Amino acid sequence: MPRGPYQKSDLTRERILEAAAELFAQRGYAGTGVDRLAERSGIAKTAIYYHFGNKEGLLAAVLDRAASAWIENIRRAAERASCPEDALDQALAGMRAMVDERPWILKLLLLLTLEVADEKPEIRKAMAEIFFRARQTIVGGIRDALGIDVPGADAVGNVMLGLLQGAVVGRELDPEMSLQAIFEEMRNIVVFMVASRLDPSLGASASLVIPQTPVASES
Amino acid sequence: MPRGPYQKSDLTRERILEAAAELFAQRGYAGTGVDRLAERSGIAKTAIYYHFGNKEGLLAAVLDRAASAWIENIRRAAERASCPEDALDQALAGMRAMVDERPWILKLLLLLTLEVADEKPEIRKAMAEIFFRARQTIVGGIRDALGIDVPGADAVGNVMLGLLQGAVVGRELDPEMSLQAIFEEMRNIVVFMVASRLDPSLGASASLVIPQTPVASES
DNA sequence: GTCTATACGGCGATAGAC
DNA sequence: GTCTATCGCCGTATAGAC
Repeated sequence: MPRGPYQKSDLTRERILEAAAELFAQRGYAGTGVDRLAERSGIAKTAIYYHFGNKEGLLAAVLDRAASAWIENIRRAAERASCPEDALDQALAGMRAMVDERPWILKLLLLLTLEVADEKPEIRKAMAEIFFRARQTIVGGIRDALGIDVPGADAVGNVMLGLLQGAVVGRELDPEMSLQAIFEEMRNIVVFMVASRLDPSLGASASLVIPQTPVASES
Repeated sequence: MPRGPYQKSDLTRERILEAAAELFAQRGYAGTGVDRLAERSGIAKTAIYYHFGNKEGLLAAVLDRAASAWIENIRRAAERASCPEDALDQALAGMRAMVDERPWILKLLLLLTLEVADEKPEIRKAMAEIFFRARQTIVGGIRDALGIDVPGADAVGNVMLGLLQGAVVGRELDPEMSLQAIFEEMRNIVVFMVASRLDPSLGASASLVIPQTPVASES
């Protein structure tokens, strides 16, 4: 069904990329045959090679796509600020929606990092760049929300990304697992980290002394 | 070269398992051919099938091995308590050493979770069990160190495991990355989480209000 | 320019004889 | 335990159809 003199090629590319993202996220790079990709996308195997050169070219394209989607998601989640705490809640809600509705994005990035970063320096560099940009986006969101540069905000980004990964892996092992608790915890931690950076005395106030009235005990 | 009437079989198994753990962690399950395993371990390809039945049997054995090593590592790290903060430092040091010296253990577990948990329910169950046990071990460590049950200690375990994953992935992307900062952060967070559970008013005290004298600003 | 049909060399996992 | 054989799928090249 030709719709004009121009390429339907883009649509084909799109379908291939979609299938590839899905299958790579499910079974990994090495575990996904080009045959399967062709079958899943309904496009001849060799057309894939026509469009992307080879399997690694396809991988790069998929990666690029997932990275953009991810960063964009984080960025959008962070931008709608009003007051700082509101911005944080918005950002967390956005991240949570991403884990909930499109978990394959993060899973794909994570899986490919572990699977191919070792062997393919190009891919590793791309990956490092992606995670760096993601962190920068978070740091930028914090800066925008508070109006000032928080010293050591990088660490906050790292922690958020780490917990996000944890959520994805946790979901993989138990799909029923509630995200509620995780993101509430994440909120507390982020608030604590930022607050203790704005007012260093705060960090010291917490200690492991048991209060007089323990909430629960073994006896 | 026979060295006695008894099996050198165990040694062979050992060598295969060692090579498998190494290669699975490096290139993933699907990405590692049995040919390569044979070459690496210096044992005939089909002997691998003799010992483990098939590739999946080998996977299960490798998993079991890595899981035991991991849990054992966490357990040992947590047990040498004296005062609570000391126990935490010991535990963190142990985890850090694990990430630093034997990163392949966690990487293997992580990679296999993402790669094969979807398709092989048995493996997923085993994986879930492993992570559950790891968390239980952490929770037990906290209980032992403090002498009481901390309510919601599960969440502390989840956060620690998430950050641990983050460290492994981060190292994968940048092997030079310092673990110092990560584990210091982890310490602060754990102390905060435990303290705010023992004394819930603490959690509320942190807020995102900017103090009068910001440490850094854009102006 | 965009895609399909067919073919091929190689390596994957596995079985059975020794 | 090893050796040899089998067979299917893997990634890829080429030749042409639309």
